[in-house]
Amino acid sequence: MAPERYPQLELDSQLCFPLYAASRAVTRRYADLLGEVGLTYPQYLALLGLWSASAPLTVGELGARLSLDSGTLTPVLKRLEGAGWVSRRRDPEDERRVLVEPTAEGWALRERVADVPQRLVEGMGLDVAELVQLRQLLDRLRTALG
Amino acid sequence: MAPERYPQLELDSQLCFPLYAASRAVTRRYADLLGEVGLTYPQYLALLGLWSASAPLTVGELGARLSLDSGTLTPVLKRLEGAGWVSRRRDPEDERRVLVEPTAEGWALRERVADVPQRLVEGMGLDVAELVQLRQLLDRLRTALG
DNA sequence: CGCAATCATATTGTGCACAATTAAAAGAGG
DNA sequence: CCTCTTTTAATTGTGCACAATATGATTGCG
Repeated sequence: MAPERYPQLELDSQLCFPLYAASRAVTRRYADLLGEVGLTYPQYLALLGLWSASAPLTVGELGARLSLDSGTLTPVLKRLEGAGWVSRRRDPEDERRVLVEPTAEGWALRERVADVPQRLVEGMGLDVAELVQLRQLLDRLRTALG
Repeated sequence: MAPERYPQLELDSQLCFPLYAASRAVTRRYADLLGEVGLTYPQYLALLGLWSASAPLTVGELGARLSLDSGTLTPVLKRLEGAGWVSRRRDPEDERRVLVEPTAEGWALRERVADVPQRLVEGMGLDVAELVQLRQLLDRLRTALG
């Protein structure tokens, strides 16, 4: 039963655990900052996707940007709708689709969270070059895994 | 409302989304591989922690290694217990504590997942040096965020 | 046209994450 | 001893993630 017979199964020796733990740590930090305006982290990501679009997005389009399916997005969007930050309506030209876009309040919220990325980066302990490098490695990882 | 007025709020321009998306992509890949033996990814992580220990761990000790609290770990460990892979018992010397350790079947499971890390790395599209670098950056990030 | 196949979203069920609360046990001081 | 505080898990409640399924709308094809 000696653990040293399976060095590849040590928690920190592979990539999975550091990635999982770092992701949760960042999410927790975001939750602290976003709690001030009443947003969760996935709700914030959904708004980032909607803010970046020049027109209303369908649930499927937003899901493609976030790699999230309707089972996750539908309740997130309904909570954002309930809070008054997004509107949801069936596309009159294709009743299968639901068009989502920020409300006026949702657009205004963007200003209130504009400083969140900078505040987060300040606590990360990495310089700009390292952040860029980390992002590139993560993007390649995500692309490779489909 | 021009999106270009908030470049720091673009999905891919900050670190949070690539990290979040990459972590979910890796978890999905693990789920594929671990589904063969009937494990979820958090269950696998809990077993990694227990396999590395030379003696039974308390819930708190395992939680410290995984950065997970009892609200998450207790149901995970109960499901592992229900599947016959770990045992849970109160510490006779301190009845507040619950001692957790793999059963014989739980130890045997280690051999069946021994090739999972290698199989995962093969689909990542990164060479060994890049994996080491990525892990180091993630560890520093996690340390900095507490 | 009729209708089977496809598509877009919603719903259901399971399993995390995590904050907040509860409850029981152990230690500390008087 | 006997409370008061601390420690340790479990429980409760909310909100994701995601697979599987259901529902309804659209498209193609004969």
